[in-house]
Amino acid sequence: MRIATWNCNSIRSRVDRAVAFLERHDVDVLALQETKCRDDQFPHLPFQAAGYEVAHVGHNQWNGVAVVSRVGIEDVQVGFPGQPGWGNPVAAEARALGATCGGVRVWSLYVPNGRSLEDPHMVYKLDWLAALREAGAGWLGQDPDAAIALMGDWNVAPTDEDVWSVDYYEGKTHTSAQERAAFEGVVGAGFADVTREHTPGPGTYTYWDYTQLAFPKRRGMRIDFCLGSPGLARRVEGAFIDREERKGKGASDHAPVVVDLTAG
DNA sequence: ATGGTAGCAATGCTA
Repeated sequence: MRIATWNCNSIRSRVDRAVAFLERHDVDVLALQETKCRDDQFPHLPFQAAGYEVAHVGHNQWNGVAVVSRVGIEDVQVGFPGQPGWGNPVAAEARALGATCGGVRVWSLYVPNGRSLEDPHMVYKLDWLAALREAGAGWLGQDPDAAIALMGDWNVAPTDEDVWSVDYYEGKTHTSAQERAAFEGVVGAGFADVTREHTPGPGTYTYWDYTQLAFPKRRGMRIDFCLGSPGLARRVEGAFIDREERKGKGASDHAPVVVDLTAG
């Protein structure tokens, strides 16, 4: 089974790219972030026509996550236990959706952007990751062999080699010690980064800013990951980042990350 | 020199 994650930066403006990506790489399950639409606005038809069904949650024009699958969608859950709200709580809920697809529990996660190290959103981001760590530990406590994929835009670059310039990000979000500790907290709960060994760095990124010609200058960040439970990680036989998807007119600022699993 | 681009929605906010 082939699973993938992609921050599409608006699914309505990129649905053709999304379907083409699924077909180009024969993807079974895709976790989407930043769909930037409400549930009633989600473009289901192009996915249905390609043989996929969709579970989506979105309450405003900024957040919104989805799981797209051609191997079934069961037990859809919006949000995880303890997930903190921010302002309008339904807006915060639109950052996480879990669904069981072909026996694998796939979470599409959009970790909050901290905005700046001093911003209250930074506290929210750290609290959000701490709650995810606790929820994940709980799931593994219930079933240590569960195949769980925590896929999405983590808005954290876990190591220095995950940014094009350590100096550039000094004093900014994504690389701070607190954010890296929060990310490692989820890893410590039993969820390993299953992509890195198949996509070694440095210089291997999943996001490039739209401005300043960041992509052609190869000024990016690795912030999109699949963190797998032990039961998921032992099934991983490969992974790649689809840099081609970042190219051309109408690209998202993120590239998809694809993970191949052996049969369960 | 706090720029630049993109999307949604509305003349600003978010990333």
